[in-house]
Formats: sequence, structure tokens, C-alpha cells
Amino acid sequence: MNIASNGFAGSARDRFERMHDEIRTRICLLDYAPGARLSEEILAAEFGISRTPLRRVLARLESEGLLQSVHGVGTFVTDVDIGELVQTYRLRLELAEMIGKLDPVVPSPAIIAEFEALSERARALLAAPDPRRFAELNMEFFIAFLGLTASEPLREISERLYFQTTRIWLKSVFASLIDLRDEVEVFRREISDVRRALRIGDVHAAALIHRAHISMSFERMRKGAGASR
Amino acid sequence: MNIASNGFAGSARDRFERMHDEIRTRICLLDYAPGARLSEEILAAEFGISRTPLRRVLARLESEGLLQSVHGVGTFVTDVDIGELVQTYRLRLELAEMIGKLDPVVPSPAIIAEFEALSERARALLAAPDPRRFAELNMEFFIAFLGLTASEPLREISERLYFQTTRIWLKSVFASLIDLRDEVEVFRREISDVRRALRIGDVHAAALIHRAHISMSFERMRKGAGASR
DNA sequence: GATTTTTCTGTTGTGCACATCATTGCAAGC
DNA sequence: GCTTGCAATGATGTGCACAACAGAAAAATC
Repeated sequence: MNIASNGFAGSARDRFERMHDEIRTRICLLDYAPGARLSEEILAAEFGISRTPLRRVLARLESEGLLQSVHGVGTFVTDVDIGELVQTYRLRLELAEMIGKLDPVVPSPAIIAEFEALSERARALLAAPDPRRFAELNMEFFIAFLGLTASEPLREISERLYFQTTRIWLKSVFASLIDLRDEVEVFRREISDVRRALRIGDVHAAALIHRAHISMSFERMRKGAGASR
Repeated sequence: MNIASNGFAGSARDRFERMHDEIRTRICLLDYAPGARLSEEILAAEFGISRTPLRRVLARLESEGLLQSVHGVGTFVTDVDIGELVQTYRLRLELAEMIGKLDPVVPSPAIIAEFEALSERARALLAAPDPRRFAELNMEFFIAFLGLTASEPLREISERLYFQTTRIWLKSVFASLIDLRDEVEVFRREISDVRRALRIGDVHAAALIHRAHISMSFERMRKGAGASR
């Protein structure tokens, strides 16, 4: 670990991270859909700061592939064509499995409890499916899943690719190209299976289950997108 | 591909990338050693611009883990302790092999010629070992190696991890903790072996060779660092 | 003499005014 | 009526002055 791991998170650095996470979440949850234009001025006003520090946040999001600024035109949420999406998903599959092989942690009771809670929420969601709630839960599940490896670089990269791709997949769900109820049911089973694997301490199995679900959900999206033409 | 893939690279975006690559190279080649302080003002003057656009470059390098800015103190080249280095290297090993499995390209005559040229330069370097030249050649080889996969996300991530770790390894070489001549000889054989694999179109074999060399070079560094205590 | 306080210096962070750029709509010319 | 040039508009990019901050040196105090 480097400098600036002070207990008191430097308020400037802290604010940067909060704004970054907030905007990133909005992009991932499709509050800002692909192609949408973000106004620096409006966003700066919303966060109560000047454009300068906000631009730093936007630049970071641009480096993460979520935004693209064009001089004289605007800052736009990126869209991803099916070609790069395939490549990114293929890489995500490998990385997902790696979470179970590269520095896996032994699932503590706290971790297991976390997945129990997620599982319960997924069950509740099944009773009243809601795309937005589904997106949120999916994101929280993924973040929790990253906690299964102690490899910080692997976590970083996986997170990055998650935010790049999942929003595109969610777009299909939001547009009802994929049946929400089916998707929630599959998701509930995924969490349930992962939870069972973790109960017996088999992180690798959990990772394989997750990998399989990423693969299948992507295939469902391709089929859905194909059927919509 | 997104917007801004115009033939005429926007001069602003182009300049950004040139400065970014330049500073990144300096960091990787240890012109700016870990722990060194970079002056925004001096760098801005050198590139003939104001601090504002330069800060954007530095922010990018910070997001790539090569720099760290501390308010009121300075901007420093990051150092990496052995713990995170182990984790990053383990990930790099997997990614290196993946280059041969995920969208490998069929080696064109141009690509093979590129490796031939690199091989020749390595042989020349052996006659007159020079740490700086060695570092440059190593970097060029790696960039060429990335060309063996068509997976853009894999390339990006691999490149990122390369720049994060290699400079630390090179530090050992520059400090003569590792014998330069031996290292150059091993490197020459690596290129030679990779070239032979590519000649028969076996990218996966080339990737395995590269993976093996990354693994071994890291081990040599650990031994060297251990012996120096 | 040691310690505490204060001042001073140099750095990154922020706000603001302006430059630069791309788009759009309008008007002049053909 | 169509095309072309151009001005107006609104966006991001840049430069500059200043604020916030950390560290070190100096001075005051005990």
C-alpha cells in the first residue's frame, strides 16, 4: 500500500471517489444510457463544485471506457458494439474463473452471511420483478463476489470490465428484449448455487458457477438482440 | 470503435497521447525512478503548455498506478512493495498465456519480420550490454508481443500491468542486483524461441514461452533482491 | 537548552474567464 | 429552389490567479 492510506480520507480525494462512484453507478444502472450527453456545468452544479475538479472525474471515467469527451460537442456515455462486447466478455469469463484460483480467500462467516442476504433479496425480487432493483442487486452481487479473491489487481480489472459490459447487457433487459422474470429467476439460482459452494468453502466452484452464468447470460442477450431484428 | 477515430488525430487528443506515452516511457525506463518527484510546472514548461492539460496527463498516469499526487507535497512515481508485485505478476502470467488463446492472430510475414529484427537487435546488444538499451528493447518486444492477440481489452490490460511491474524488475537490473549480461542472454533466447514458434504459426506456444520467461525473470529478481540483504 | 509555536516556502487543488472547436440555422448568391 | 458561405451558439479545452495544504525553518517561550 502507498501513501494516503490515512485513516482520515483526505476530503478532496474522498470527494473525488464519491463523485466517481456515483456517476459510474448512474451509467451502469442506465440513468445515463449509452449515447446520452452529460453536461459538465450541470453536473458540477449538482455536486456543488466548479467544472475543474468534475472534469477530473470525467477524465477518469473516460480512461475507464465509460465516457468520451469530444471538443466542442459534448461528453457522451459510450456505447459498445457487439464486436468488442464479445471480446470483452470472453476475457471476463477467464477472469471470473481466475477469482477462484488466484489468491482465493477462505469464506468467512461474514462473507457467507453477505451472500445469504443477497440470496434473500433475490428471492424477494422474484415476487415483484423490477429492472432497476435487479440491476442494483446484480451490481452488489458482483462487488461481493470480487471479495472472494485477495488479488487486488484482479479485483480492479474485473470491476473495470464489469462496468464496461454489464450496462449493455442491462440495456437488453430494460428494453424487454430479455424477459425480466426469467433473468431474475436465473440470477436467484446463481446466487443460491454460489452460496452453497461457499458454505463448503469451495471458492473455485463458486467461480466456475459465476463464469457459467456470465457466459449464459451473454448468450441469452445475443439471442434476444438477434430476435429483435 | 467509437467516435474520434478520424484519420486526422485531433491535435489535442494526439498531444495528450504523446505526452502520456513519453512520461510513461520515462517512468518505465527509470528516467523517473520510483519515489522521484515530478514537478508539474517544469514538465508543463518542457512540453510548452500550461499546467492544466498536463495535469490531465498526470491524472491518467495516476489512474494507471504509476503516479500519486499528494496535495501540498508533490507528485511522485509510485513504488511497489514485493507483496503487491507478487500478486500482479501472478496475474500477468495468466494474461500472458491468454494472449495465445484469446483471439490469437495468424502471424503475418510483417509480424515475423518484426520479431526477426528484434532478435537481431538482441544479439547485437549481447555484444555490448547496456541497461538502458536492454530496457528499451524489452519494452518494444512486449509491445510487439501484444500484437499477437486481436483482443483489444486483453492488450490494454496486459500493457497496463506491464508498465506497473517491469520498471520494478528493471530497477534490480539497473542496480546490478541481477547480472545484466545473463539477463540479456536469457532475453535473446526468449525472442529467438518466440520467433521460432511464430515461424510455424504457433502463437499459443509463443505465449507459453513468454509466460515461462516472465515467471523465471521474476524468480531471479526475488533471489537477487533476497541476496542483496 | 529544549520545546513549542509561528512563519515561510513550495506544491497540488480550485474557480473563473477566455480560447478553440463543431454544429446549426439563416441568409446571400446562383 | 438549391447550394454555399457565414455568423451565432453552446460545448469542451486552456491559461492564469489564487486557495488549501504540508513540511521545514525560524523564532519565541519556558
